[in-house]
Amino acid sequence: MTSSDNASKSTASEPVGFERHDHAGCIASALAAADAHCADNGLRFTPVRRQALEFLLQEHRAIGAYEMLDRLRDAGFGSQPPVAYRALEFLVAHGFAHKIERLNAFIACAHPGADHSPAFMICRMCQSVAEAQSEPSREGLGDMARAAGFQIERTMLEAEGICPSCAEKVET
Amino acid sequence: MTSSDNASKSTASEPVGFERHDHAGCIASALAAADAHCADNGLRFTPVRRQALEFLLQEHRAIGAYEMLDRLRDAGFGSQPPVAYRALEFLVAHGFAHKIERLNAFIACAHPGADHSPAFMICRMCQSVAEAQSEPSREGLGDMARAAGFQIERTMLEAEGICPSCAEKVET
DNA sequence: GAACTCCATGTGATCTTATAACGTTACAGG
DNA sequence: CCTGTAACGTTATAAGATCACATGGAGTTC
Repeated sequence: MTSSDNASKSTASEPVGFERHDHAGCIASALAAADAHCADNGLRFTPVRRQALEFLLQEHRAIGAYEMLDRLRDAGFGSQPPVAYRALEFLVAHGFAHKIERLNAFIACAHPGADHSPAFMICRMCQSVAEAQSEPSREGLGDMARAAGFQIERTMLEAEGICPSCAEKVET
Repeated sequence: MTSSDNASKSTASEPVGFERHDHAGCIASALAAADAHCADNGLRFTPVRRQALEFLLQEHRAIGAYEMLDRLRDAGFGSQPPVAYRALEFLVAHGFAHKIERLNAFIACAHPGADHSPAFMICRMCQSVAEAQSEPSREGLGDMARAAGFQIERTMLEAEGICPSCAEKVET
């Protein structure tokens, strides 16, 4: 884990994304962590994939596949949809990013390395997204799933609402 | 509530969708409940909307907007996408149906009338969908949202996995 | 080092899902 | 009857996602 440098600002169970933080540092460390993880697991962290992750890390906001495609093209990569979709697929498959179903968009993982089922808080005004851990949420659904005989493999928990900074603007 | 006729088979907190039930009855009562709710609240339950809800009720499965459009056209309504999207928007807005973000598809509400934040179990093999109540799930996320100053307005919880009947087939 | 294989990349075409924009119709209230 | 609004219908187009196929590089194997 490379989260040691921002551990002083947020614990693993705190949400990330609505607070200020060392952005350049968080990008660098996340990329380094991805480098390491790929090296350890024999994954090919190719230029497109690395660039795609970097674009995601530059925002705490969900990026659509076509917005990603635009940036990748500008960065000198291919210009067709599969270029973006393949890079994003890789990042999601290996836990470096998540797809926000509600927005049909993608965001860098805020807790890389942790084997988690994430929860997201999506601001409907500024579209910013914060990621939180959601282990406990499985309990409620888990009971019902067991009762119904349903085998849960993956869960998505997405909350829509107003983020702190947009709430301020509204009240003003 | 019009769930009295299937109360013997499932309580309000049990999932619906993976079990047999009085299907004709559940369609009829859901339509009647929608009629009543619209009448009470000054909503216009027009022919397209009613027909759309009926199509949704005929399956315990999520229907894509274009599949809905096909059926509406065959039933004599308009043939362009907005026809389906507007009917579905109405049904979702008033709690008669839900959108399954994971599938970009729609399903009739299994607990009409209840002011709920639903949870869904989606079988990745047969695409069937069961709805469960998820009040408790707010707890886990609610704490984090409060801590972050995020105001939750709506939550969606979708679990992907294998339904009981598909699990049987796999084991066999 | 040649041949082979695997995987990633690039491209064109196509398919699905969703919305914008605009005119027309149905209907309740004055 | 007139008018304002909500609902409907249609055209067009945006946005999201996948298929199919060709190219090319990194390792192997021989």
